[in-house]
Amino acid sequence: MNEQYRTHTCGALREEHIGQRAVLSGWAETFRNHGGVIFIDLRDHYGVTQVVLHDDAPLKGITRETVIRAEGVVVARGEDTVNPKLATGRVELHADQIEALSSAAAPLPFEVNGSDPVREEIRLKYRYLDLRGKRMQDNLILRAKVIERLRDSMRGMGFLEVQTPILTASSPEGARDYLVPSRKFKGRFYALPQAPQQFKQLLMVSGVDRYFQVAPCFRDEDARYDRSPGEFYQLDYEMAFAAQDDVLAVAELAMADVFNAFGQGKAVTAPPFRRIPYRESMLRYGSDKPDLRNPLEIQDLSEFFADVDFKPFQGRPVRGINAPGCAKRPKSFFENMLKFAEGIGMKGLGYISMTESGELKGPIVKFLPPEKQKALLALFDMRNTDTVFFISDRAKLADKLAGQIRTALGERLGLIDDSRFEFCFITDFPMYEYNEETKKIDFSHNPFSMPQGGMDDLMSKDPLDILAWQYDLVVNGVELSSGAVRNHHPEIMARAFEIAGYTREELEKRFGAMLQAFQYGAPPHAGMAPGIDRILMLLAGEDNIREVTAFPMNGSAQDLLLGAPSEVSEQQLREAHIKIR
RNA sequence: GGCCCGGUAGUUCAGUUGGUUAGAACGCCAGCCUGUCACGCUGGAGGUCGACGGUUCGAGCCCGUUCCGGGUCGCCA
Repeated sequence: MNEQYRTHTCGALREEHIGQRAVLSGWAETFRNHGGVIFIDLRDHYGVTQVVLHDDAPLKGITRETVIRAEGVVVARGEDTVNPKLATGRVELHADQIEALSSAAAPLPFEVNGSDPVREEIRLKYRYLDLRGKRMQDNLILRAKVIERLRDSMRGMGFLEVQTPILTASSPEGARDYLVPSRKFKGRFYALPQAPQQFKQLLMVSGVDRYFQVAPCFRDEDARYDRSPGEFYQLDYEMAFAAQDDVLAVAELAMADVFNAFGQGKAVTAPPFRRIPYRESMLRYGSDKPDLRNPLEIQDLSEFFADVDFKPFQGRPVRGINAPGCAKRPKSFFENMLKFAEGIGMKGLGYISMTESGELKGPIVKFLPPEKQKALLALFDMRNTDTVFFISDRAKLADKLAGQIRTALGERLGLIDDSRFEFCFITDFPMYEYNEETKKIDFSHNPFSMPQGGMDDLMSKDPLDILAWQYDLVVNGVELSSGAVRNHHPEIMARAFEIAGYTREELEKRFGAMLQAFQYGAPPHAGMAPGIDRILMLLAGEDNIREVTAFPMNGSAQDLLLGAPSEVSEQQLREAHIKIR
């Protein structure tokens, strides 16, 4: 502590300091001038202390957010003037010297710690002011602690942190790359890594047994509330001589630990987390990232409706969701659900309610013969005041729409318990999917994943039936991570890529280094990479990923504070061999 | 890139059917006030209603174009 500026921080003074002289420095958050006695809330990173003055002359021209040095005596507050909201609230500094170290222009673009929410564009432009507020300081601190805890967890489990390059080669699969022109090699480019995927696999070949990294990842894709544009961080890890269960066990321990430590007392799923196969998840929850706090489940009614004469459902998959007690809701609830359904592209939303007296009512009842009505009751174990909603659409869409209806019902019926973190793994993703546009078979996720059944399945099965050792980590409907057992056999990899339409030559050209490495002894390996920003968003209770990032870009991938992306000088362009058209 | 919502004082917002001088709260400035802690009271300043064009006797409000922001779909192996 440099005593020229301060002997204590603004969060430090307690009753034990009463009678001592002290120097504090910080930002003046508010002035309360009573004429003859003036109170200043002096704030720094550590807290707020009330400074008391009996002469307002030194405050001439001093405005809020001015950096002030205050020197004086620590005094006990009277019992009736203690402020229980402050950690320092039992004392105050009676200042006899006040000095402005750095003045602040007035008016401020917005009030620090103000009560009104401020437009994000302005907060980002003046992020240094925004970050002064308690909420942002807390988020910065939380971020540091969470990352520290995750590192401790990984080290404790024997993982070695290794840095991998930021300037690297463009990877032809996946998201759009950020490119960096080479000065020395005209017309060539570095790319920022979308993930350290190839490097971490090479580390496995290098004999590193358990690798991890708090890894920056760069993807040139549009932003979402839970997706930063440009850059984000992952807890990237990879394990040699490991299979799926080993990777999931590490994730369970690390996540349960950090969520228990910083989850604000919310209940956290105890390991082992549920494993839900992809197809089951799509059917029961209509999503590959189900929110398990929502108790509603989807049932497949395609067969049930096969012999029912109701045109809209004919020849299409049908899904049903029983919403308990929903029949008690007013008519407007159903009208709003219908509106929501239309908003997500559904033609309608059928439902059947059981009234309090046990009658079935609703727009679809008349299409069901009595024995079908009975069967429906049994299928859903329907009770008085329950409502079953029906969703039907093209095969590709039915599950997804049912999932959106499930979520909307859960939210609108208040069924989602906000005091829990419900983790699960989604496993057994399909290796391939059919691309309607190109009429070709594509990798559905990571092309480096090991197909279940290995070479045998690749040779004998319909590609669309082949599953991959590919898994996601999901909590409360948020996808935290993808991961996979990697394909470490050059031959199996060649065949896997062949199915997706790549020749051996293309594969060599694109992933030559990895293929070659795998020819010199590659251990079986697997890994995953939970997104740190999303973990923080959940732990901080924020509904936007930018709130847990110190200097985020806006949704259009612009840094409003420093002005990136920016134009560069002619000379810089020349050196990079770039001509702007 | 498509679609939806928004842009009015430094900030957050209101603004009726298109009609006089565009309002409020907080902030800012000045003054008063010796125990407040979101202090209080009095007064004051502060606006190209995102921009451009159109309709109209008259536009913050209606129409068109455009810029910016948020959300969403595409995209994110």
